[in-house]
Amino acid sequence: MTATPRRVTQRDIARLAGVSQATVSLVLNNRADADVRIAPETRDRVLRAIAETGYAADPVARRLASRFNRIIGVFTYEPAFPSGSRDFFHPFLLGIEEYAERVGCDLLLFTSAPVVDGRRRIFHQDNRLRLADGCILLGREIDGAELHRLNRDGYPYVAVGRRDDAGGPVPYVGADYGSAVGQLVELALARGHRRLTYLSMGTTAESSQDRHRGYVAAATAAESARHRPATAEDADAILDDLLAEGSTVAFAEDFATAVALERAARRRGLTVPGDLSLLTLGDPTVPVPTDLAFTGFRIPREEMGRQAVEVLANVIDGSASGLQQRLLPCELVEGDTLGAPGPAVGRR
Amino acid sequence: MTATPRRVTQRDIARLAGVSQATVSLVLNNRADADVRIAPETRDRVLRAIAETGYAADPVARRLASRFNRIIGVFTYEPAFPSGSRDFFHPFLLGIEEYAERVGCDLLLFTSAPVVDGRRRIFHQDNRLRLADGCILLGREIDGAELHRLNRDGYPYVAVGRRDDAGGPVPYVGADYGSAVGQLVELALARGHRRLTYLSMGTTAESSQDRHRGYVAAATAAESARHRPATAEDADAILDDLLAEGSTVAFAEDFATAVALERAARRRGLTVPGDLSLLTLGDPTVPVPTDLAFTGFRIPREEMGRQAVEVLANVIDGSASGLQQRLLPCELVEGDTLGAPGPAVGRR
DNA sequence: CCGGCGTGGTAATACGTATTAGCAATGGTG
DNA sequence: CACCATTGCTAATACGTATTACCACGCCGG
Repeated sequence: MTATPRRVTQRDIARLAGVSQATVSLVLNNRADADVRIAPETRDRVLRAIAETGYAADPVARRLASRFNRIIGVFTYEPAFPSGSRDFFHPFLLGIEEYAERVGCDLLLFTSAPVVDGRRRIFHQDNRLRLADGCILLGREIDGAELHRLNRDGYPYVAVGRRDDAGGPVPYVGADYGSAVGQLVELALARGHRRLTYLSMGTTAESSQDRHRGYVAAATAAESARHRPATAEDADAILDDLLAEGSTVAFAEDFATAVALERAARRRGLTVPGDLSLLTLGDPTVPVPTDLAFTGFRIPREEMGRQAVEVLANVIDGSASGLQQRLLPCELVEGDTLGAPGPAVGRR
Repeated sequence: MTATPRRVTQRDIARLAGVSQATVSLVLNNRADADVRIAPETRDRVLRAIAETGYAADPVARRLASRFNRIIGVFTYEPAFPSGSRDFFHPFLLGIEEYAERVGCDLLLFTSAPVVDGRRRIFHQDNRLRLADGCILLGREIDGAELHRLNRDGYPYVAVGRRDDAGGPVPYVGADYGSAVGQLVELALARGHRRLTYLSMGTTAESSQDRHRGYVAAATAAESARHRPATAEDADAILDDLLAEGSTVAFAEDFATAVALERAARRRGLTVPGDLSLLTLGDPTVPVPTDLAFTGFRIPREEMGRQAVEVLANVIDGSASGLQQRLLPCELVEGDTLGAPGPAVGRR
């Protein structure tokens, strides 16, 4: 269509201003070291030429020559489509974007990473990590082997969510699920509950472990503190189990399970929290329609995103020595699903 | 902390395989032209060395040397924070992301662009457009001067939303507001409405013009087809006006205005659509709480995002000659706010 | 023995910027 | 006047890859 008009380079500016390319570069970078001096009038000539041509440095060449790019990579482990988990990740991205804007960085979403065996891979034939100065990792489960390799290669990164060591400590910004779940347990105990059940999703993700550990640690005072795997589909069986065991409160790791359980209870003429208290352990990972306000806690997702960028910046410039690991407190949510232990039907 | 272990380059591979750097590059790019030949065993040696070291080409150097990057830039005009318009743009981004994933491109969000006079600028001192092969422009109003410059520079881009020419035709993927509004008008006429009012946001954006033109074109059959500027704050004054003029149906360009208007009507004991029909002309640009299902239409935002990437790909490789401009149909939404012309209080 | 041809590879260079060593000119000092 | 310090700038090179012109070699036909 149009013959591409060769783009303006420093050489062009140099010619216009009657100086060398090196001088242009020096002016551009405002270098004022002891051994680099530019006469004010020369500087002006160069700046004028730049203004005239509307020149802007090629960021690619810049990156090749120097070290940094002011680009932060974002790698999302869960395949984005057509999964509804998109909504869960959105708040993280908002936080990341906000902070990136504040520190003047662009954001590179690694949408090109191929999916192998149902999960995205960071490392593959044509991996483009180096486009960014560093990278933020998002996802419920992150492959330990890939973290290993990131550590080995000395590539700056930060995980959103706590991660176990992988060939060295993993920098992360996570949510303090342990404390949050612990507080919920104490809340239940204070209300008089003595028989608790933890409904686990049965994954080995760190986030699951942390929640469960928090439960176990805080529930020592209970008469009975059980746990069992649970999914939304099994709601009826779970309900049977709870009633049989005389549990008066359930802690649902998965939001959808809590919703299904309440619905099952209602079908049988039981009420929440009248007959059964139901606590949720975080925001829904997939959209679940419900008009019930569950008692539980909120994951500080935006703040996690923001701080992830902050930590990544530290890792990149190596300024902050020491461990870059943060756990942020979750906000307790007072809903309508925690009551006193009711006269549960199946209680002995 | 760790002494950065110099990254693996083609030279390293070359040394390992006992060939030259050029050969490595040729193997990597699977070159099989007539005048480029590599013996199969040599090729194997190189590939083995690559596999051993886990080498991956530096995308930055690659971009500098060749032409393309497989990166699509995304420029959002409206400042992202703390504006709630984020939710409005999210669907576009989902579509963009989905299609980018399909064609194996990464996405670069230009979050670093500075805000001047309340709006983001593409062109500034340190503009980083060249990082991407091309760019998608999002935003209600896009500066014509900047489009001019993009055209002049021959930089590949696509606008989401129709745009007037700016030193040449502007490639875009827009929504066909004209037709959609026209259909709504016809719907209202078919229901028996004869006195219409268009509530405009009073902006000069193309999207506003298109809606209004659609209204004017379709409303010729009406007895009275007025229009007036309107904001959510003025709801009461607008209501007075509608009643005074005997309008039985209002077309609200701004969703929030429609919500406010219905609320104002209810406060006065009027019902929608009993006493007044109320049509909306697109999705809310900021979150507005309402449990009313408005009649109106839906902007195909995800699809617009997808097709924007498709068009951009065309523009970049110049394959598609001719105009790259598309208008996508909007989906009519049958809500509860269009009724027959009621016995409006103020009607004469 | 020479010319021509197909094969397999390499050397050189370009891409646009950042950085550093060092040169030329000037002025000041003993 | 010899010497040095300072100032202002440039030449050269590095960054890592892609591309192209060209070279060396062996082989064949005449």
